[in-house]
Amino acid sequence: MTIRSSSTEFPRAIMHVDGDSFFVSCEIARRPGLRGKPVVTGLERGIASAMSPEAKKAGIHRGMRIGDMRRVCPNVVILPSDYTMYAQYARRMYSIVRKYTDVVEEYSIDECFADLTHSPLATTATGACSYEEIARQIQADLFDSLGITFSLGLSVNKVMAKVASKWNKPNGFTVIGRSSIPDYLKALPVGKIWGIGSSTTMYLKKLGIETTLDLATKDHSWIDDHCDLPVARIYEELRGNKVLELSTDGHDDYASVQRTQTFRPPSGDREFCWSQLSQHVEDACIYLRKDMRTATKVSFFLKTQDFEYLGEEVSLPDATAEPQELLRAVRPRFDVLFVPRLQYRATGITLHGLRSRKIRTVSLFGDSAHLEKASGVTRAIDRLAEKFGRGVVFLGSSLRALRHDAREDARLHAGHGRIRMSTEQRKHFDVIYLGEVR
DNA sequence: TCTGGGGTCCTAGGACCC
DNA sequence: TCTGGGGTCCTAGGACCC
Repeated sequence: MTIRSSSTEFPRAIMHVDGDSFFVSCEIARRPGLRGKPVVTGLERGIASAMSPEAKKAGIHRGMRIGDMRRVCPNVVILPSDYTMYAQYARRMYSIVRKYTDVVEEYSIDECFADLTHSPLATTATGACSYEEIARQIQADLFDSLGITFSLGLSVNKVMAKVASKWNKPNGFTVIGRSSIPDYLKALPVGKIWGIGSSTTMYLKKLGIETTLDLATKDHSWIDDHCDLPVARIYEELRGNKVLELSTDGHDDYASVQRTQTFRPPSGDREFCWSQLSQHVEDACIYLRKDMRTATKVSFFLKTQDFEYLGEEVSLPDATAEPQELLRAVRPRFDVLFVPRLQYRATGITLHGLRSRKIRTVSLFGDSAHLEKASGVTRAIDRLAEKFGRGVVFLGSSLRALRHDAREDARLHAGHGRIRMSTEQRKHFDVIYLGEVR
């Protein structure tokens, strides 16, 4: 029995797990025939989002366009993203890590944090494993079970675990005990740290801070005088303390729902833009109703060709997940904000102030009779959607947006024999018209 | 990377109240 | 009627993440 992880080196043992080229890895795991080939996902956007190592070697990088990819790598396989499948792999990843500890934060579709400090394997009276041994077991288990490699980082808190997992990719394994932290921060540009973006990087640069160690070796009073709370927390973690907790709630208690879409070409057509918003509201409402939730606020925006945003937030008289209610509240504001001569490239909506439907109340001033009527129609829509798929039935106000989508899909997929339109996309043509919402 | 879609958290400042 | 101090709540907007 060896216990190499002393409690001074690891007051807490926090691990970060990061999927290597996750989307592409999932595709290859499902279709092993793709292994060894240059594979890219992101067809639906027309740009590369994840690349296999072979694709990277061929010179393909994130954001590269389809035409350029084919030019530098004629045999590249370009796949549309299948988020549903990736989410399934993510859930399996979480459950594998949970075999080793209860404290797991599901951070994103291809990442999680885990606290190994109280892992049963570490605390067994006889034959306890070191944290490093446990982490190695987890890495092997993930690969054996999923056929996907993950890069693991083990350190004393979340920020340093992130540094560790990123240190050596793919299939990396990096352990950073408390005393070796400075070795890793010495040459690491401060902008590489999780939570420090371009804006903070520029700000810190003006103050003479270039490397992460420059920041970590400032004294507390300097941090108090020059930095906001998020940076102060990162600073603490860079010094080996643990201030960021793992959030183990899972991700089902989301605080907002957003739907946005960029369309090409840009449009100056008021009703077209409105139909886009209408479609987004419908989508977001379906999502909310599935979870028995309602919203009390909706914000919307129009993005102009010059990437200017016009938008605002509207409070609702009653918490609702009825698209017609939301659209009725938004329409007057939309009409005020919409500037006719401008060209728009995207619209979006966010529903927030979410409530559980159980505590939904109807205010004295809300039109409750109307709400009830809408609920009946919406319930019928949900039943049809459940039976025949989403997009079978939708509001008349969304019609133009859906037609535009269908054309866009046809355009995108033309010339790629492998890619067929999904059943869901084809169903957009089977319209039950419910009338205008204005 | 001239810019896709879906999120979270923090902060400053105004409104309102005592 | 004016003034001061302090608290809470809300909103807009920024910054960051994958």
